[in-house]
Amino acid sequence: MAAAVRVIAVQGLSAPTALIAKEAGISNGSLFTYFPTKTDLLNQLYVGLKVEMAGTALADFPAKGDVKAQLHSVWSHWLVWTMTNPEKRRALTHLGVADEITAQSRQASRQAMAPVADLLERSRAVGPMRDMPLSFVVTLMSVLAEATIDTMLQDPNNNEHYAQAGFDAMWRMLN
Amino acid sequence: MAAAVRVIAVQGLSAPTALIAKEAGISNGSLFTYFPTKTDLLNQLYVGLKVEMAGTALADFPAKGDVKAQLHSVWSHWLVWTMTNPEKRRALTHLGVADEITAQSRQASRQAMAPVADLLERSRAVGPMRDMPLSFVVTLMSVLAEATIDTMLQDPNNNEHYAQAGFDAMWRMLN
Amino acid sequence: MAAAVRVIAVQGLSAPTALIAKEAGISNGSLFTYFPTKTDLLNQLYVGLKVEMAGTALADFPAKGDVKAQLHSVWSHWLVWTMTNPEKRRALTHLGVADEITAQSRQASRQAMAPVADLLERSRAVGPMRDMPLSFVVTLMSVLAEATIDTMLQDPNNNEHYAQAGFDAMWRMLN
Amino acid sequence: MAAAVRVIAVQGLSAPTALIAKEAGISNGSLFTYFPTKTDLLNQLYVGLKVEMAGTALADFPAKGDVKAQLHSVWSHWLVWTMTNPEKRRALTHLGVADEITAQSRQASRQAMAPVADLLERSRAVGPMRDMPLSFVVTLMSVLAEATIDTMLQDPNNNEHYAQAGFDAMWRMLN
DNA sequence: CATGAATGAGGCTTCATTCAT
DNA sequence: CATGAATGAAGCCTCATTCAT
Repeated sequence: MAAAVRVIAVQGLSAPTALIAKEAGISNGSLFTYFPTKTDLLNQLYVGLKVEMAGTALADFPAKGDVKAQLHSVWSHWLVWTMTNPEKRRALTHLGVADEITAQSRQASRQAMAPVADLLERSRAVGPMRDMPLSFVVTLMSVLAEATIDTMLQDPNNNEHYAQAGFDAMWRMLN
Repeated sequence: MAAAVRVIAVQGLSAPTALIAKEAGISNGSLFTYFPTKTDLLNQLYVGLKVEMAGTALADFPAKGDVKAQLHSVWSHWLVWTMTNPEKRRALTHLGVADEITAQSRQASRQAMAPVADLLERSRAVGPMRDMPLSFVVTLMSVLAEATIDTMLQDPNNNEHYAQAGFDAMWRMLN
Repeated sequence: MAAAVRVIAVQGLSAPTALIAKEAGISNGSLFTYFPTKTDLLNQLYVGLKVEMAGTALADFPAKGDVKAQLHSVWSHWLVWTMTNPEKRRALTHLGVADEITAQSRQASRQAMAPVADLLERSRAVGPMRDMPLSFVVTLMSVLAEATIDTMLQDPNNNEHYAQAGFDAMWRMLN
Repeated sequence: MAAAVRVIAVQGLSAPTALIAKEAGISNGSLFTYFPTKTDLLNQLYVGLKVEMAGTALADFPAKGDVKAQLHSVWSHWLVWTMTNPEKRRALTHLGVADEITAQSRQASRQAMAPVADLLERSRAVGPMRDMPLSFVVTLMSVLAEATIDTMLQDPNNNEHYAQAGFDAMWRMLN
């Protein structure tokens, strides 16, 4: 799967299974003893990456802090993970829009992100977003993070500044 | 191109050219008298849709209004276009992340959106977003619109409400 | 046909008919009012070039000279024509080995070369080649001329020398 | 490759890869596990046949004989190989004029023929051909052999006679 | 008679998947 | 369980030829 990440990051979803196998150092056919189908591989990859991402975002979670501090923690960890794993990020970008990803996989990754969703639920409970569906807020955080990362990559000398600005923008939206 | 929109909306970019040709009511080979390459077709489609979208967003532009009114006009028209053209929207979603879309095409569509970008520039000039790159702000508006549309589609009875809430969220971010 | 020569010289026999038409300044379809088929075009081209070549080779024929002088005249004119018409030469090279050229066309061009064949018949009548089929001798002259031309093109400063040397070699073979 | 020889001998270079595969008793796609490209197949075929031909021509080489005897040996073996392998001969004829054959392939086959070229160099060193480029002489031997073979095929009862006559003609040219 | 858009058969090549070893 | 050659369906694209205008 690590090999798949590397190859897909570069070549996109049309990367041949043969190439992934080669990158993994196994043979052509062996890949299909682990994944019955390329679609299966992609789905497992998708869920795996999402779970890892969620896990990282929730690390060091300040259970006793207030909501804003908690959200800030998630935000920071999320950014760090994405900045640290550009290939996983690229792979996820490709996988996120793939038709091959099943509803079940999307559901599974949503579940992994459930704690984050809960946190957002609490964050917006009394603010102007209280009438929007939770999915709207979740999406918002996700794309804000993506856009923030893009900005950080374009101007690598002000990462702290952009990270904070992105978070502030989100917080303004929620409150 | 209309046929391509319909087919790509359903099948994604991997839609066979043969299918697009059939949908257009022309023969397999005829398609290649209009577009030398599938990649060309996709690029023309991408730019065409972006230009159309930008044109619609800027229709009825209240040149004499204040910035907020102008932005609201663009926002509303944008939402209407997207709601009215779900297939074009889906096609654009696929095209937006395609590797086949050239930098030139992206540049062309950015140019079509230039008036919107200018407006956003004015909108955020004195607010908390003043230090972020303009591209960050443009991206935000775009994804906010997308997320708003998604919400409207999920609960079609409160479109007005969501449209306003989405706009307010954006405005909070900018000010 | 002149256009066809130019295009085929560059692209070979796989040159699209559309390209030949364009080079000729006529439309795509008009070509097929003159030649019912690409094969027809190629055959007419083949015969036409061969006839022209034979005609040139036989120009200024010294009817009163001895056999060697006559052969030398043919040889020289042949070389000049080939050197002067590199595109026709290249086209003929391609056409000469094409499967599309019918036996009838080959027969026609052989007929155009009949006077040359007769001359060769007389040239070798009493020499060591007397027992070989005439076609052998004709082929020999042809390829000797080709090889001589190649040499002349490689070292353009000694054309006279090579032309003479080629002729002498042929004469040695015949006598 | 044997299948390719058979098919190309009959159909020329435009023979579909599918036909070659079928003739070889393998599937369409399998062919491309052996040769990445049709062009590659043709090049390998070309070089392979040339090497085989050169090897045959140089078999039983009378290293201790005089130049004429050596040349006669090469000549005879060449003729035998060509007579024995009419399909390979036809394939080579097609391949020899193909645009797909790379300069590298031509160089490789020239190298395989280097011993023959050396022999010709020695054969013509003191004769009237001494001022011609070696390539001229090599070409001549080649086409003389071709023409001789054609003659032998037309009149199969006098092969010995024609083989000798062809050799004598070459020798006359060289001396 | 000229035009050039339309046709569709056919060619080369890719690749997910299978299976005998 | 690993291997990697074999498969053949499917995709993109070319082009000789037709035909309505």
